[in-house]
Amino acid sequence: MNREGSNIPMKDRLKQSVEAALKKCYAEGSLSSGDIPEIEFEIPARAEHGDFATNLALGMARAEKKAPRQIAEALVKALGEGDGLWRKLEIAGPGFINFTLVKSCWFKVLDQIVQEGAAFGRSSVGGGKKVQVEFVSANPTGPLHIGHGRGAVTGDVVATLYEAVGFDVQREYYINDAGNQMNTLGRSLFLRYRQCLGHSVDFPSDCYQGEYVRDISAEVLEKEGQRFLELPEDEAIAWFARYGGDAILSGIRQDLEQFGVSHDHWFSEQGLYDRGEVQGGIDFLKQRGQLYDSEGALWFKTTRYGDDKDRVLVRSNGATTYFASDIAYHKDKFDRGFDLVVDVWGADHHGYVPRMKAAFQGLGRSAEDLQVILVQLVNLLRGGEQVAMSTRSGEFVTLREVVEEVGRDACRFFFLMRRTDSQLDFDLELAKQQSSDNPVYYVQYAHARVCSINRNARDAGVELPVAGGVDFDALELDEELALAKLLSRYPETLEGAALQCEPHRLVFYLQDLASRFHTYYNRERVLVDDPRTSAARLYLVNCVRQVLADALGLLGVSAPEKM
RNA sequence: GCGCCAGUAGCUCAGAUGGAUAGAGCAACGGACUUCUAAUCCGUAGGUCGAGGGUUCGAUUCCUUCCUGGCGCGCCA
Repeated sequence: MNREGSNIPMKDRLKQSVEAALKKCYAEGSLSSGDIPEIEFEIPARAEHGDFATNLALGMARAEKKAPRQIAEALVKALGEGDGLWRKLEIAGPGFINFTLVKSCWFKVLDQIVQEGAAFGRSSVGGGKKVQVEFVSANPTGPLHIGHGRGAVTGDVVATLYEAVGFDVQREYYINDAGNQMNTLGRSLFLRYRQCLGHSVDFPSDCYQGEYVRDISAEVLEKEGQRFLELPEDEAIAWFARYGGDAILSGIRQDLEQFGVSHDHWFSEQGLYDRGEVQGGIDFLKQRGQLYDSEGALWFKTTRYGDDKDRVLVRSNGATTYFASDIAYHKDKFDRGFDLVVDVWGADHHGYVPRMKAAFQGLGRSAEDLQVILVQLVNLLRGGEQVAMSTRSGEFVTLREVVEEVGRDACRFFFLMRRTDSQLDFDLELAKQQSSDNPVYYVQYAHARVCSINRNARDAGVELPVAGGVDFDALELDEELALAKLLSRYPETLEGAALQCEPHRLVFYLQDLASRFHTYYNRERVLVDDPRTSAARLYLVNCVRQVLADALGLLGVSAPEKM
C-alpha cells in the first residue's frame, strides 16, 4: 500500500539520514567506535520537543566514551539541512536530538486520506495469513448475560481489526453441546414442564433456575401437549435437552445479531464426538508419545511444556474430559489451516491457558500460534449502585436487556473503553445519558458536526475540494497542524491495536481526535469569507470526519450525520 | 500454600518498543451560546505512579521482596 506521507516512512527517512550522518562522523573521525546501532525514534510527549526524537547519542555514550551531548553535537553537525525534511534540529535534555519537521510534510497526509478513501489506515502486514477468532462460545443452557457481551464485542472487534491489517479472518462460535450440562438442561426443562402440569416436584439446586427455563417448558406444553409424560424419563429428558439447546441457541443468535455481532461458523462440540475426532485427537497425541497410563486413567504429560501438573484425558470410568474434546477442537482448527488461533475467554479461565498452550505444543505447534485474550468481568452499576447478579439463582441481567436499554452504540463503546484484562464498571445510567459525560456521544457528535458543516457548505455553494487542489499554506493554526499530525498516526494506531489485540487503543484514539476537533471547531470557523482558507479547512475537517467514521465503523458503532 | 491479573489525581482509567516537567474524563471551582449544532469549548486546582531494594546516563515501564484487591489451582465443564 501507499504510505507516502504517513509518519512511518517519515521515521524511515529520518533513520536513513541519521545513519548517513553517523557514517560521516566515523569517516571524519568526530566519532570513533564504528558501531551502527539500531536507531530508534519516538514521538515526544511535549510539542516543544519536536515531532520526533532519537536517543541515539545517549546509547552511544559508553562505546564512544564521550558525553552524550558531545556525540549529539557531532551528529547534528553531520546531519546538516536534511533536504527540506526538517526545519529545526535541537539537542535537548541529556542528549536527545529533536527533529521538527517542515509543516508541509504533515499536510500531505490529507491528500493521502482523500485519495485512499476507506483504504486509509488499512495495511497488509497480515500478509493474508489465516486467523481464526473464536469468541462468545457460551453454553447453550441460558441466555447471554452482560459478561458475555464484553467478550462478544471484544472478539468481534479484534477480528475486524485483524481484517483491517491484512489477515484472512474467520469468526467462530464453539457450541458446548456435549456433556452433562445438556442433560441438566433437559432435566430442568422436564421438571418445569411437569410443574406446569400441576405435578408437585422438587426442583434441585443444581438445575438451571432461570425464568427462561419455565418459559421454554410452557412453550413446549402449548405446542406439544402432555405427551412427554408417557415417554420413559430418559427419552423425555433427551428430547427436552435437544429442544431447549436449539431454542436457547437461536435466542443467542438473535441477541448477538441485535448487538451487531456475527460469526462465520458455528462449531458443535457434539460433532467432534460424532465424527470420532475426540478419539482421533487422543490417538494422535499417543502416537507422538505425549500420553501415559496411571491409576486407571489416561494422562497427557503437559508438564513437559510448562504446565503445573499433568492432565487427565480419559478418566478411570472411561469418560473423556472436557480437556480432551478441547484438544480435539484445537487440532481441528489446525487441520483447517489456520496460522493463528485466537481464543477469547473469560478471565476466570486463565488457569486453563498454560494447559492449552501445552496442548498446542503436544500437537506439534508453537505455543505462539495460540493467543488467548482474557476478558475481565463486568461490574454492572446503575447510578453508581451495584446491580446484584447471580448465575446460580438465575438472577442476572441479560445482554438483551442492556442493549435494549442503552442502545447498541453505547453498549459496544463502553465495553471497549478499557483494556480487556482490567475489570470494567458499566453504569447503565451513564451509558444512557445523552450528555457530554458520555464518551460515545462525544465522538459521534464530532462526526455529526462535520456533516453539519458540509450541509452548510453545500447550501452556500462551496464545493468540497479534490485531492491535490488545496493550498495547505492556508492552514496556519497550531490546531490545524495538530489535527494533521494526529490523522497521520491513525495507521499505526490501528496496526498496534490489531496486532496487540487491544481494541481500546482505537477508542482512546477516537476520543483524542474528537477532542482536538472540538477544540478547533470552537476556536475557529471553518467556512469563512476567504475561499482559499474555507476550502483548506473544509478539506481538513472532512479528513477528520472520514477517520472518525472509519474507526467508529471498525468498532461497530454508528457515525450519525445528525444528532 | 502455589499461580495469573491488577494497584497511577477524590472517582473511573490511559500511559506502543525503558526517556525529558506522569496524562485524560468525571466530580470541584471560575468563565464562553445575536456564531458552521453548547451532546461543545477555555481556565484553576488536584500525584510519594501500593511500599522497600536492585539493574542504568535515565524506571510508572525491567528484576526482586513485601502489602492489598480480584480470580484460578478436579479423573468438573
